[in-house]
Amino acid sequence: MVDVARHAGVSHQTVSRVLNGHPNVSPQTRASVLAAIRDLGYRPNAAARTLVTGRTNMLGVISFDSTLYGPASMLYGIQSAARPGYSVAIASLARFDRGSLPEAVEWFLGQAVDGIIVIAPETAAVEALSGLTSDIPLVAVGCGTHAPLPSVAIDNLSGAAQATQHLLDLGHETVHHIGGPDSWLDAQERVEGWRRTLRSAGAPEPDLIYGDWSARSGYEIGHQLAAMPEVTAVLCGNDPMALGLLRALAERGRQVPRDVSVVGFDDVPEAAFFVPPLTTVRQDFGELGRRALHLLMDQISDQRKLHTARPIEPELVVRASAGPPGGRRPPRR
Amino acid sequence: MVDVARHAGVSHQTVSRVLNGHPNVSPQTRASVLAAIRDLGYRPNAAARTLVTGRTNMLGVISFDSTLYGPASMLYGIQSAARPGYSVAIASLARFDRGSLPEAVEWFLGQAVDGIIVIAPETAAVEALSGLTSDIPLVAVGCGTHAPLPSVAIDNLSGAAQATQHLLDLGHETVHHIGGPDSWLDAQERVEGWRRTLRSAGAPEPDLIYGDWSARSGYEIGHQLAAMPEVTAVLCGNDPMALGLLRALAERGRQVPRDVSVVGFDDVPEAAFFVPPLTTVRQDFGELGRRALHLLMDQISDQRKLHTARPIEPELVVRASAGPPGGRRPPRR
DNA sequence: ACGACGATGGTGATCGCTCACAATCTAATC
DNA sequence: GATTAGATTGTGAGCGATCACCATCGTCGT
Repeated sequence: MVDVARHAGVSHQTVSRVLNGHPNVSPQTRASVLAAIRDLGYRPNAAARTLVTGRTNMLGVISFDSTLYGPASMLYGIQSAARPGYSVAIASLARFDRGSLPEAVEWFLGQAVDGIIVIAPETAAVEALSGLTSDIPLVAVGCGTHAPLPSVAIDNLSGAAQATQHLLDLGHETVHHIGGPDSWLDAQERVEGWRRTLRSAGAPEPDLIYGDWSARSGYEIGHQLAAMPEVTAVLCGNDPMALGLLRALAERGRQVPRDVSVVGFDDVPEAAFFVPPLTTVRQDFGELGRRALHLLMDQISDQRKLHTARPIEPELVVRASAGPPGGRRPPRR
Repeated sequence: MVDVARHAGVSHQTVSRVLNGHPNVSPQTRASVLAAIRDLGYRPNAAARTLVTGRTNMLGVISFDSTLYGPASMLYGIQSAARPGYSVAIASLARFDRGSLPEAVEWFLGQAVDGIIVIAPETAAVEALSGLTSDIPLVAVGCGTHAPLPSVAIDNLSGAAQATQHLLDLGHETVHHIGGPDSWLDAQERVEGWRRTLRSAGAPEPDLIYGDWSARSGYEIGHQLAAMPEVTAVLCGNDPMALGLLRALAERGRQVPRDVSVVGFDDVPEAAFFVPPLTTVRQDFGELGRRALHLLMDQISDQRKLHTARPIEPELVVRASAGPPGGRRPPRR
């Protein structure tokens, strides 16, 4: 920096002022400093700045399984929104166990990040999180709507309700549901949205079946469901499970949507090309990530603000995998 | 740090030695320092250390579309292998254009990362990269086997050859290929592997068809192929395109594998649940990421080493989507 | 014409750590 | 018992930026 200062004929402090956009620098001074910076290929040393300001301009994102479509999209949303001012470091946890989350938080604390976003969909994660006495801003995302810490969420209740209502409107007597693991808040909320809709429509409530988000679990459960003639409509907790279900039904000779209607959740890019194309609930994960980032920024700039953003409204995407029972035309309403 | 030193009754330098695991510290001194660190909840300041050592212990990963299964898995592999000593910052580029890659590199240079891994599958990216006069270690991954810079790659030639040979062995006269965009090195290599295998088997070489990796493109191309009765076997450049193809064939009433055999590339987790289950070429992306990291570490510790690791061998996973032409039993060989 | 004030730029301390070097102490050598 | 090597610890400088504070200079109001 002193080299630049010398080259421009000013003091190091003036260079600093130019770098930080301070107001009281005359245009010609600023220009000559800028020229010197360019000539010398000078790049400010982030570490030195951090040392004195105490801010690293670095964010930590803790994710659970960044290979999944949802987390990956959120990560993208977060990172692209953060770029102009912050770099984003990631810690991807393979499996969620008791200790790994605090460990990851600890790691980021050691890196002195300015804030942390946790993509933590499991109940256990939220518990671990709220037990943490962390002194830095922290935002959770995708962990249900009622987390005890600042969070951004998708309105799973509404999404599940839309999907269930859609199937009921098509004339199905009731709707079965393959839910995600009970330890996931998102899964719980989807179950709740499904159940409430059935109840308020006066439809019978079938037993809930638990999958594990994987296509395999959807496939295995699908074989059971295929054997039950009373099953005419199934809401799946996510799209991969719906894919597994579709295949199981196809293997058992039950046609979709004539014999059984299927609705998924997430709208992964491939959902439109399942056989048949999957009616599903679209979630804007990118937007979710962006909102999480903004919430975190609010936290960083003003410690008192602790509000949780309004949940994002998902949207039902109607394709061919759901239709009236028995292939009839939909009933007039 | 001075607080810790005082608390332990030693000098700041001794604390530093304990922190860095220097040998010449007596066990009891070390213990008392450690105790002081614990009592005071002391955490070393990474910025200060960086300032004096010049190393940030931070790596940058530039990725192209981290939503895709491949990049996401690699990212996971890199990050989990790096964790004990390095944190991983990411820059995910939405689209690949001329300027965004150098810009991302520049950003990381500003963050003073110790090294950069580029998940850059496009020819243009590799060109932009080799034009860069970067003074820090840089490794490319997934950009073909012959990049002009240190890189780790998958043996696409072998993968495509395995898949093509498999189809020929089943008795197909020839194999059609839906390739990825020509601007992708991986796509080019797969085409090459396919072509060579056909040639050495003396099979006719159909025109190459270009997709764009998306299920949609596979679907659209599928409709064209379905109209051509001579098409009995298709190798797809990746799994989503195979998915689209499967649906198009189903819509046209061409059965898989009886009428047409389909083979994919990647083995995404859902591939086993396509209808029918997809025969595909498995790639170990996680391992790829890990190797990229190790290569980068070699670069960081020893500037001279510039070798490129041996490509990773992919593996054909045989499922139901490919069979003998016309549903016949496979010919004796 | 004088002092106050805002705009502009400079000086030195400081952030928390590691490095080079010096100092001390212990134990082994001749 | 003096000498020396090796182990252990301490001292002070410096990494490259920002911050608080001070010095100058022109401009303006009274």
